[in-house]
Amino acid sequence: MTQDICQVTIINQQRIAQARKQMPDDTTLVEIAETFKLLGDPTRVKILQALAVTELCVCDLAALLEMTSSAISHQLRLLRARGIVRFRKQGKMVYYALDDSHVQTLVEVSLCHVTEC
Amino acid sequence: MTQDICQVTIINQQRIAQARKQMPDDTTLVEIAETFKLLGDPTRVKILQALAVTELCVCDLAALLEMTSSAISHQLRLLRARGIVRFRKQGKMVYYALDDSHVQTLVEVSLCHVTEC
DNA sequence: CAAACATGTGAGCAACTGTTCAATTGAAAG
DNA sequence: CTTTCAATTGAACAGTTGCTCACATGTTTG
Repeated sequence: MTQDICQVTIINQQRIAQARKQMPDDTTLVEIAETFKLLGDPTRVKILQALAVTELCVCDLAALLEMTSSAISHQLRLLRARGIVRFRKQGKMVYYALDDSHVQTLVEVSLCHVTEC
Repeated sequence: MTQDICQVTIINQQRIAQARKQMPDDTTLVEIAETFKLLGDPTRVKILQALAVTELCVCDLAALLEMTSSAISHQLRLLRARGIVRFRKQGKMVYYALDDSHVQTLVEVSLCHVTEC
């Protein structure tokens, strides 16, 4: 037996209508959530912070974060898929860099948020 | 057998040192990730978007998002724990509202990001 | 008081996530 | 060509997440 959605008063129904009117469409909301989800992992945040300073190869990132390059590579794959980082091959190495100013802004605002600045 | 962290060249070690120097401390990075993780769910993004428009009770949110009030309540609990929303009791009902301007900024930037504005 | 109702909460469960491990690819060096 | 090494990839596995369901709490109303 599923729980029924409750009945609301007339006043609140107006508020609901107002909120619904200003709500972005579902696809947009899901994309927003997916963007945040991508930033919602310590490893990926560290990668982005590092790449905000300088271009680095997978190997460098692995050394910096003290993780296996496999783990880093898996995360870079996700960031690449979203167009957040770009890469450039140089021999055996692959250098990664940030490729999205919005994301950098997001991280900065968030940093400001947690450090109460 | 764990995979060894690779040896990097001198040049890249300097870059790593540079990146490490500018890297916020680990606690801060984890908190940033946790903030983003909290925003990284469609249900919670919808709740925040709705509350950005107007104060709403759990019941209203459940009706607006077409979900059970239990599910909404679980999510509000997380948002409350992070101080992102505040609430006010009025009889049986509990009205929720946004309580964090940074978060609203984050959602706005992200909306701008996904809509290419 | 009892009934009705909005909300909160804990257990359980299916789906997802991040890492490890093993194997592969591709480029540089012997 | 063979070896070496950076990077990638897929499978597997443990840990996490978001929802449902059942129940508890607290408030209003009869």
